[in-house]
Amino acid sequence: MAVTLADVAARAQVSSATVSRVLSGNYPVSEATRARVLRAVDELDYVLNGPASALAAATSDLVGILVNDIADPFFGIIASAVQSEIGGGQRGGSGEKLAVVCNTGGSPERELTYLTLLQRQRAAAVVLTGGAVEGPEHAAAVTAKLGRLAAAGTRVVLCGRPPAGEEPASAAVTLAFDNRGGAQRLTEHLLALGHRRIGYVTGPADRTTTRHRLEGHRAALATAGLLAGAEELTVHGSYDRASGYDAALELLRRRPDLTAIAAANDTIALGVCAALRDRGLRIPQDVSVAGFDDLPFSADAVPALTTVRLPLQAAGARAGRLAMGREATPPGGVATIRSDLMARASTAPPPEKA
Amino acid sequence: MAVTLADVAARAQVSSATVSRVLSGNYPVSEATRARVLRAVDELDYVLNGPASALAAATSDLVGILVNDIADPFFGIIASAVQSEIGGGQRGGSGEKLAVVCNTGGSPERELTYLTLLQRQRAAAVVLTGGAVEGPEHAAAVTAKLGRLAAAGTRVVLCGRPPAGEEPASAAVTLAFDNRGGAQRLTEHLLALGHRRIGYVTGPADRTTTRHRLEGHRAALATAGLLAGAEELTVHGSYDRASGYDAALELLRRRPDLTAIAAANDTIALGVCAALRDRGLRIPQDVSVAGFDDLPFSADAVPALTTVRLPLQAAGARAGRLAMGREATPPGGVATIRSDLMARASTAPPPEKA
DNA sequence: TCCGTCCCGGCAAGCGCTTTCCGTTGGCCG
DNA sequence: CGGCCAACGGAAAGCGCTTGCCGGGACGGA
Repeated sequence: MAVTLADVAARAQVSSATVSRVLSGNYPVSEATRARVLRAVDELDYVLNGPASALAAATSDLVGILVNDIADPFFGIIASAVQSEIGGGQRGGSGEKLAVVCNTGGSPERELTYLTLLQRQRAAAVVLTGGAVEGPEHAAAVTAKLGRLAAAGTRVVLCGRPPAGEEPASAAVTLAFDNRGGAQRLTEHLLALGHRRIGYVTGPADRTTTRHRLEGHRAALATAGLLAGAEELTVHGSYDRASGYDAALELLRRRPDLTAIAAANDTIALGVCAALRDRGLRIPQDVSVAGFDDLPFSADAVPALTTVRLPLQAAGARAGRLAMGREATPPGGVATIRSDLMARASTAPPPEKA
Repeated sequence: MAVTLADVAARAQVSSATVSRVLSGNYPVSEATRARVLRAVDELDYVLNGPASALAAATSDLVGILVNDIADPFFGIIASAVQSEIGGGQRGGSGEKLAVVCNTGGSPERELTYLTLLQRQRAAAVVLTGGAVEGPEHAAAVTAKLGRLAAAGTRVVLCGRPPAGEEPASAAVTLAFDNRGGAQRLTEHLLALGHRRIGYVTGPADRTTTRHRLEGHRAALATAGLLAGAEELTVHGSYDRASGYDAALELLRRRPDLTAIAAANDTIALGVCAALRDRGLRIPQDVSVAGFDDLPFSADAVPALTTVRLPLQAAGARAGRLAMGREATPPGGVATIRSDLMARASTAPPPEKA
């Protein structure tokens, strides 16, 4: 059917072994032969048969990236960075890896299914992003699966996700985001401005990311002696704008006297802003709002959103390099990616007591 | 190394052929045998070797999706819809396809490279999204490549992208977005409100999408006898917010008396809004703003953005079904996806003449 | 001049699966 | 009760590539 290695070999007057070696480049071939082979490849418009190659070599040039939601820029930025690092269609030559972006929708089942699918493809590496769903059964299943992948030679990188099962990094390399610290600094910033009644809008309670950010927030409150009542001021939803909108209204109902709302991510924060506006409240004059992640739109929202910057692009690129085995594993298998408070216009001192 | 079909066969006391048939499901196998095989699969924790399978079957279960920018929700929504349609990690059984999302960054070279990579993987289908870069050499190269893919049995679907080379659909199925009509209706809407000096901010001039939307816009202007001066009121940039911001400032410099700005997409429109605000102009009292695409954030921007809705989710799902061969090819190989004007708060009659 | 080395390239054995081609068996009809 | 058909399962031939092993030639040192 299609052109095969043998066809190229015949045309270039060499054996198929030589053609293979020219293409893979990991064996000395004289310049003359190489040129002849490459010309034949060109003339015949030959394209390597990936599956055959993967079968023989026992590894494919696929790299899987698991994300909770492709349509969310948070993951899009990471995925994009990983992709351009692992090849990105630059050369098309060998060594070029193909990114398989898998949309788990945050479901542990789909996550497992995709991991199996990637295992089936003999993926060269797998990058897991986003917080994991907590719960012993899931954690154990995922850890086991990752262990099997690693055993089969697949590199495993966790990007912005705690080590599976919270135990020492197992076979995976982990780039941990400093969610706890970032959230704590954010809340400290609000406290420093003088806020005392701070609402907190976050995502599903069973996500590690959710928990870590909440812990940071609570830690800051605890230090300020404001832990009492924190429960009432916390609303769980999902990590999207609509959820933020609803949660803000709910908070306003529970505590009409709050002066600030911190959101567990920027997208939620935008929903919160919309809700406040619809209630006729000004930001930040009446209520301060803060987000998390520092997605591109946050800087030029109106007002510019105070948030915590996570260097997603850099983290993704590093994850990509780790996946390619081009960067050394950090000591202990875990590197922490620091987060930075970005104080902007959406936070200000609370209004004077009426 | 890993568990193979033969191992499973041995354990289940059948031949490897039978195991293969049970797993692929396209051959009658008695219930008893099937159960025995499945148990063995389970006990041995067997995972099919994808490459080997693809080699023998001459097709893989990979589906490529080419997008200009993963981090852009426009593409994220389409990609996500395609993915959930082609498998989405639901069952993990057979028939489950894996989506390979490729980020071309709008570069024709990378597009070609990715197509080659997908061809190498013997992808079952390829979905190209977004506007194509115009220019004879690119168009020809892409058309040729798509032809070769189709010849090799890969299904090709163009989603929101004109048929390659603008000629009859070749081997590809096309879901064409009604960019021209949508843009025309949008501008008509502005004209109907009374606007006469309408700025237009768009993307790279060499993209089909850009051209089609611009043509629709111009058609409306022509009908109103306002074509003169349209050139001066048009600014090309890229499809992002920053570009929209700059372009709006540029427009304001050229024609401080304009009363409306139409953008070629919502993201640009947001940048335009930011620029207008920074210039102290109110939307829509001083200047009306309109976008295109109706991305999720547009409905609850402040003010809610008037735009043209493109049913991206539905289009992506349909593209996914076409890629799976689960939906019949539309007559002529081309189906047009209609667009709808969403008149919202960001457009209003122009201010009274001072 | 002869031999040891080093390069380079060929041979051929798989990699693990799919699928064609048959053989076997049991059920059913005549 | 015999023969035929349908349904099922096995044997084996590849799919196209990689790579270990080996051989031949060129070159340099002795």
